[in-house]
Amino acid sequence: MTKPASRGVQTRMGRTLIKDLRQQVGQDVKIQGWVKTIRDQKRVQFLIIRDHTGLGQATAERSDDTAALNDAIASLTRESAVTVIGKVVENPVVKTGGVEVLIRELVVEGVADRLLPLDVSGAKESNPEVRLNWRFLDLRRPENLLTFQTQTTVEHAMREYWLREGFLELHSPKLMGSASESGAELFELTYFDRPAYLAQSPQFYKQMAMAAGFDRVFEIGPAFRADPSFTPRHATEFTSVDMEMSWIESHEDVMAFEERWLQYALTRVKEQLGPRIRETFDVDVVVPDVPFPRIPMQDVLRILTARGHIPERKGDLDPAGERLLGEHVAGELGHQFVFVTDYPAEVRAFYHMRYPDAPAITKGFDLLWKGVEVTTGAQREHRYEVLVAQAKEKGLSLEPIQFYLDFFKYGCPPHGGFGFGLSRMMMVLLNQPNIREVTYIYRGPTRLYP
RNA sequence: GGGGGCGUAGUGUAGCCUGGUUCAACACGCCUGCCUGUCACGCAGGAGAUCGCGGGUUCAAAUCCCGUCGCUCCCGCCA
Repeated sequence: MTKPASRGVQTRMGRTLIKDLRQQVGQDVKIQGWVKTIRDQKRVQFLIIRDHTGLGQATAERSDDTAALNDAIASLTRESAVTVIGKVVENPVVKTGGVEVLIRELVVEGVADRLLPLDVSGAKESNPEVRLNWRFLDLRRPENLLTFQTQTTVEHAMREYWLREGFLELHSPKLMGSASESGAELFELTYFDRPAYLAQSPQFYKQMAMAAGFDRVFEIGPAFRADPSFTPRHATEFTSVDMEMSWIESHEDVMAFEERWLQYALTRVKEQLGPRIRETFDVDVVVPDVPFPRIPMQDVLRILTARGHIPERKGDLDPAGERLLGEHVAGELGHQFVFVTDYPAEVRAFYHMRYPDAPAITKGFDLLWKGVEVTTGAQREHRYEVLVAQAKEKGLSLEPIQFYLDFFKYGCPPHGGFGFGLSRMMMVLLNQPNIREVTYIYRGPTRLYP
């Protein structure tokens, strides 16, 4: 068997991606990838090689002259990383693209053990636990590659839209001296000479940028929540997509921005990856019409009651209610998205602005996609006295958040924004049952490895 | 944190309800041999599991009971 080569003529030959083999018929090429299948017959040996662009066949005829090569192929293992050099020939019979590489040289760059801990070929899906333990092997499955290609497209499109609209991209600290939201629990750190915490959200810092006069900002970054949440849509560490914009008239401006922003991102995904997503996940990427439906919470409750569902909590939605509302909106309004507006103050954060003529109702909203909550947003309260009063009303102690309250003492413009769950979007977009499927390396209440 | 389900060879499952004649079956993978080009290659043979862990009931437990650990789903929390 040939050893990995750091010198030699083959390293000077450029690599050909498997998807490009068709254009190289008649040429000598070097392809590099993983051995998906070995079909070793008496006269001919076939390898199916997988790289990130597709599958291709490499073939070697058995003969006395090529005994060394034939032996090397015979002792190959599935999922080994290999370099194959040979001539591309057209062969209409070959199912992987009608071309094959006639192997002249094979280099095993990285051997794989004979017994794999999971089935990379995807014929059968291993247990969730096994797949997470061996995530790097699980990620070799092409649908997982497509998931992260899709996520890259989504993020890129979001940034494109923001930049076009004059936003700045920020990176706020993830180490904090106090909580940034009330509800969720904090990860506490021991390094500092006082309690410190991992950021649950960039909420305070993106608002700080409004007080700083940055006008419009966004951030895509990690958020940490020490919640023992055992659901298919929670993680203790997740990627939060956040934006904040100044000089708005109301939260309607924020919703109007978000729906166009999402429409743009989904347009891009459909253009660039729609057919592959259709083929791989059996999902049609639907570019949503704007405006999205908006339904005040009071009406939502009426709709759910009419459908026989009484939410347990007053003024808020439970997961069953969210699913039901998603079905209602799909059936009655023909839309996958719905903004739920006018949440009662008692179920919203202290910094959500309230209606002047109805102080029990906030200018806060959630966005549901196919019945899954993907966004919470609001116009923020930017008037210092009002904000302090609302914080007190919620029973918060002011000292730890005084630095935040100070943002509003020296001329802060009216503003609003939202937080958006990237993995939740991916989960809904690709119709996956679980956030772990679409998270590169999942972190949960009991998961710290790999 | 509360409630339900699951945990059997490298992988995926069956057997568990109605304990014993199966201390374990099937498929994929693996090993050996064969096979004129395969493409989920095919054919023949073979190895591989003390049935998560601990305890109990019983003459006898993968099968029943208790505990424990892990995973998972529902609820709560939320992105």
